[in-house]
Amino acid sequence: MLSKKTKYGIKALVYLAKQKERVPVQISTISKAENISQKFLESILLTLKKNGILGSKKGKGGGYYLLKEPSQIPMTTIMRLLEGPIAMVPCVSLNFYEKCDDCPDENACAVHNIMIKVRDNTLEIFRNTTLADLALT
Amino acid sequence: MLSKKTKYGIKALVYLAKQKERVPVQISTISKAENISQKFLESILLTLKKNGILGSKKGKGGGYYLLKEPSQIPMTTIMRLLEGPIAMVPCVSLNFYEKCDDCPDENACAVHNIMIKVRDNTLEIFRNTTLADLALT
DNA sequence: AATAACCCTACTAAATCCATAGGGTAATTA
DNA sequence: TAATTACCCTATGGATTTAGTAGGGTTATT
Repeated sequence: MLSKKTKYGIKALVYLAKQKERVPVQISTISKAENISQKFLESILLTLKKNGILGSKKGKGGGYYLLKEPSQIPMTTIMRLLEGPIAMVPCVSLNFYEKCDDCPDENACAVHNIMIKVRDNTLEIFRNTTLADLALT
Repeated sequence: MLSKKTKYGIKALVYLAKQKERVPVQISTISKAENISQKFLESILLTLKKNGILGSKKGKGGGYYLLKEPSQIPMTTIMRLLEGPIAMVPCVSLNFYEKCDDCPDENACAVHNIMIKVRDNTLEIFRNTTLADLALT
């Protein structure tokens, strides 16, 4: 299940992507528009900033804004940043790999093998979907 | 992320599917073979039994066994039973639908729409994969 | 009657999630 | 330079889920 953090993060990014001009938008504006707790959203936007997705400007007329074109921000990036691994099991994760305690041999593990399929499929969707696509709806 | 419950459940089912004859297999046998806590496995097999996947036999020579042919048990069934919804957000789940508090209009929600895609894709894999396929590896 | 195996309930340590609260700091603008 | 606006940071906590553990009860075979 997707965490609210990820969900809210995506919604906020889409909101920013939909702006005609790349001017800073205040947290309070987004939080009201998308029904998100302002403080919670604050922490989400902060991590997006720290990871190079968003820029921010302080003071009057300040806020957050996208650093790149929406079409240059794929879902994979957003998901990994906010949600973590895309794979359903750590032993199948490309970016967050971990060995299973209980498995002596990954290649012989049925769970492992089917989850690779699922991962590849999901990955393909996320790779081919950018913020620009999300902003169309 | 897949819960251990689901992972262990699948492993146990695959173990049973791999048996040449459909004779009861004891919990202790499976738990040793797959490195699963026996008591935990017990509860998992119980739910699989209560939901018509497994049969059981008590007393000496007892144990659990598959009620259907492995080829007749799709991953969708197993996943929904053990893990719950296959969708990443409740508002996109076919079997566990729930409305989002924060969304006034689902069709206008970017998260909703991409998660439908992911769900359909994952579903397709799970639908076309049966226990028999898993038991091949 | 003994044995082997299933069945059931309750509890819990740890982790994660979704915030809330409160204040500090920095950059604008007037 | 003072006021304002908005970002930045820390700490805390209730709720829920996870992954078991513990312990005993019941039932079906042999």
